[in-house]
Amino acid sequence: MSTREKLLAATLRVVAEQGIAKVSARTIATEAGVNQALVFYHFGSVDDLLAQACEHGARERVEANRAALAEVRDFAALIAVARRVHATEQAAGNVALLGQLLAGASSHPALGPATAAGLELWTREVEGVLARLLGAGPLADLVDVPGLARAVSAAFVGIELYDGVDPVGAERAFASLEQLGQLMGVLDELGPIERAALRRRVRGAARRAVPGHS
Amino acid sequence: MSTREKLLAATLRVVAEQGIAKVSARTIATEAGVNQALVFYHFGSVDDLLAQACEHGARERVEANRAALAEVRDFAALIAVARRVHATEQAAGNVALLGQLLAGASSHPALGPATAAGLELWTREVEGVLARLLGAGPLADLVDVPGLARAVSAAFVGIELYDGVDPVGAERAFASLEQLGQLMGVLDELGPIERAALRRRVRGAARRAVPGHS
DNA sequence: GTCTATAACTAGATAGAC
DNA sequence: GTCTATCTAGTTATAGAC
Repeated sequence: MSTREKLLAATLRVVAEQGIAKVSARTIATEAGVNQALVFYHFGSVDDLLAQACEHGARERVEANRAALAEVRDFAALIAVARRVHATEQAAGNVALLGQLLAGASSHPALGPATAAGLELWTREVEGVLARLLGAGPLADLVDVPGLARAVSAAFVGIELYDGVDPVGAERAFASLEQLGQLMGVLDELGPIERAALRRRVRGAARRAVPGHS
Repeated sequence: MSTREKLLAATLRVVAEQGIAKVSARTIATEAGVNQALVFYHFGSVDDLLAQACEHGARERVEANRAALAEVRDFAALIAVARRVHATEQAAGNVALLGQLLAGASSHPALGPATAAGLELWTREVEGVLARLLGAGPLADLVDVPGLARAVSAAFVGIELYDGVDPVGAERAFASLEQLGQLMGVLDELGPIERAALRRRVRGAARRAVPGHS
């Protein structure tokens, strides 16, 4: 394992275990077991190391979970995968990492684009799953799938951060989403008549709502 | 305005505008226009000031938005309020603040409970609204309202953080939630026969799902 | 309550030996 | 590529004058 790789991996561990505030060239180098000056030799600055570690980590974790997401066939399964990702990735700290970087982006400008790119990797996966789940059902043209995928990804990160300060509350939040997922699943299995009725009602509601949402 | 109050207000401004990483006794004191040593005289430590500012800020913002939430009568209105909170509070940086503190909690242990308490204030408001919206409808006993309120609050914070690195994506996420809210609204206005059918199907789906969700 | 001064530390980053 | 040594600047926190 090269020094470069050691530093990238150590960065992810430090952020996940100790938070963005504890990140420094020294803490990372110590965690990696290398000299502090090598951070600057290999990456130029701590911010650049953070940015590269973020993209590197997100890519790796998305690939590790791609197979599981590919097997999702209904909403209950989607929430089940979310729970598993919550359990395994949280242990590895990879989602909280995105939260840390999302928060850190306001003070380290270089982090913004890298974090957005990292989250985008997750979003694309979620988008694929949602498109598959909704594509055939009656909800397909009632929801903007790419938008929903973004909402789901960002929301997941938020709940992951919440888990850091209130694990019991986060667990309960997840459980309620499981119920909601089942509800969506039922909606998605409606027959053609109910389907048409639902569509009419939603369109009516949309017309009654503030157009262009002000 | 007392020095104490000036410091509390300045803390919120610094976190909101520059992020948790830029927070220090000096930056806060400068923002407040007071001497740096007064942070320690009045609050003992920077962490304690952060914790108190968090609870203080959350309380204030929740109260400022309570009236708007009290008027919510359907899901479309709820999302509309969320959007308004998104717009006004984001400008003031009060929700991103919670995100910053959620992230900061992993390195500043004193911040965890304070942040959880701050988010809890929002959660209770959301819970009240959800209970009112769902209470009469068919979804009432199909969803755990307190759990859903936690999910909604945490998700909102996540999207708010996301907005910091990708405003266009965040806007799109919000728009898709608006569609979802209308869908929920329609579901909630079902007649008694459809209502019973829906309930049967969800119960059936719940039985087929992994019990205890492993 | 507010100020100055300062101690004790940690940060990012670089120069230069090897 | 890797190391030591070092500079500069910023950090928390306290002591003591006012």
